[in-house]
Amino acid sequence: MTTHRTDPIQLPVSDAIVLAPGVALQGTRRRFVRNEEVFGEGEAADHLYRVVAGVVRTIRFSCDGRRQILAFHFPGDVFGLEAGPRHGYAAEAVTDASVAVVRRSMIETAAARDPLAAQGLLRLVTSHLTQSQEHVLVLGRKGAGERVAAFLLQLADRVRPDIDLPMSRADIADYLALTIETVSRAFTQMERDQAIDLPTSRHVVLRNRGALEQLQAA
Amino acid sequence: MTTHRTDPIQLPVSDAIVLAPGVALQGTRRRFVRNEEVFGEGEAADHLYRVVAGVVRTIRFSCDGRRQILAFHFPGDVFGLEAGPRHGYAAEAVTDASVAVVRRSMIETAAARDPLAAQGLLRLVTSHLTQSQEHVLVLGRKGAGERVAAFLLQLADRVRPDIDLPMSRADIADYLALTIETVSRAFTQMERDQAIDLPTSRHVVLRNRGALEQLQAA
DNA sequence: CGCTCGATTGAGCCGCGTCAAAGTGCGTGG
DNA sequence: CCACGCACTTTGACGCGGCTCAATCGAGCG
Repeated sequence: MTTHRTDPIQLPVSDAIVLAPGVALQGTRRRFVRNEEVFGEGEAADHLYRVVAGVVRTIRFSCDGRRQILAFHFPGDVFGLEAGPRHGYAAEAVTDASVAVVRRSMIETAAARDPLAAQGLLRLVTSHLTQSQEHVLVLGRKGAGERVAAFLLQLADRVRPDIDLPMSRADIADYLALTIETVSRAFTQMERDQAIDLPTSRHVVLRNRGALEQLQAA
Repeated sequence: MTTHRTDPIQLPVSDAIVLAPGVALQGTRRRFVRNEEVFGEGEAADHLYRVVAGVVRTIRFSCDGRRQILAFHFPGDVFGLEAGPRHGYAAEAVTDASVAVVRRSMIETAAARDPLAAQGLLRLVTSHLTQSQEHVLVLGRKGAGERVAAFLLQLADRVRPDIDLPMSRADIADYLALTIETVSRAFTQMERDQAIDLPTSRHVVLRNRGALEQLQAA
């Protein structure tokens, strides 16, 4: 999970990748329909991507074919950065999405030329690392209810108590390493506890944030 | 887990941090005894560290105080890189350890001056990110036996079928998000299956690598 | 209106955590 | 050198949380 804007009023997100104030790389825009692959695991990693509109997930498959979602990427978020020449994970559109694409070589020359760009790039990857470590902590040390509560709080992040989930129960389950049934039960339980409202399965209203925070506290 | 050398013949590891060929930063050496804290969660993050000898773990605590080990760092590995001004996790010596320390400001000026240094730094963080994502996959999608098998294979990594575990069962458990009992049972089971030998609890001999790899395959 | 896909709910089971009790190795001091 | 103590590991019995399997429900859409 990279940022967590489900803004009804979308910030204007251009199709440039901004590495630092004053350092922006113009990209070409590509559109993807729901569940379309942006890039596949093992493909050459010679582009960098930025979500303009919609939501994108990055995923890996374990040897036996079970899916693990590594992160959800919201408008403004950058994804696709890799150490090696090939992608170690795949990316897919969660919703219809618009994505800005920049050649990796462009990034690299910009970073080589401008220290500020290099610094911005580093900051980007470092923040992804921090988020991945948080993910490890959640999967390692939290129970089912706690994971779902933490997930909702991440999405709500700011004052907004109203969340329009862009992803299915299956996506949530594969992100939190649970089953759809368990996620569903967690939602129902939280509704029963007056912590949230569920007008529809994709629409969550935070009714009692304190209760959620307590629930989340592993 | 950053690298996985349990080399009996330790490579000579100097107390410099090498960001790129030709770009090395001299650090000061500090020694730590077993279980000593290298830095704490929340402390100012104005140093970068490199293991010279011994093993270091980075850890986070969940709200209820349960420990999650994020990574083990072996000689040559760099750790302590952070996005923000403060450490989001702590670091402790697993064994008596010798660590090279470099001021963060030194790193930053080197990266600002030399694009190769910046590139090396980026590569470093990116590889940490890849490893953290692998960790997510293991915790999310593997059962107990599979986790332990994957852990051992990581440690053995090369041809060396002989592993001298530098860490306790408790450390392994907190890295794999299991309990010491479950880790212990996994070891005994693997021994029963002729996959490994356990001359002592800290000494593992890989007897049947194929079996381990099959076990690891979730 | 009926089909289909996603979400919910229930029943039963199993893997791993919990609790408790030995067992093992190592360092220390007598 | 041996005896003791302590920390770590192993092993067993048992319970519970989350997975599996299965049925039902509900919403969007042709």
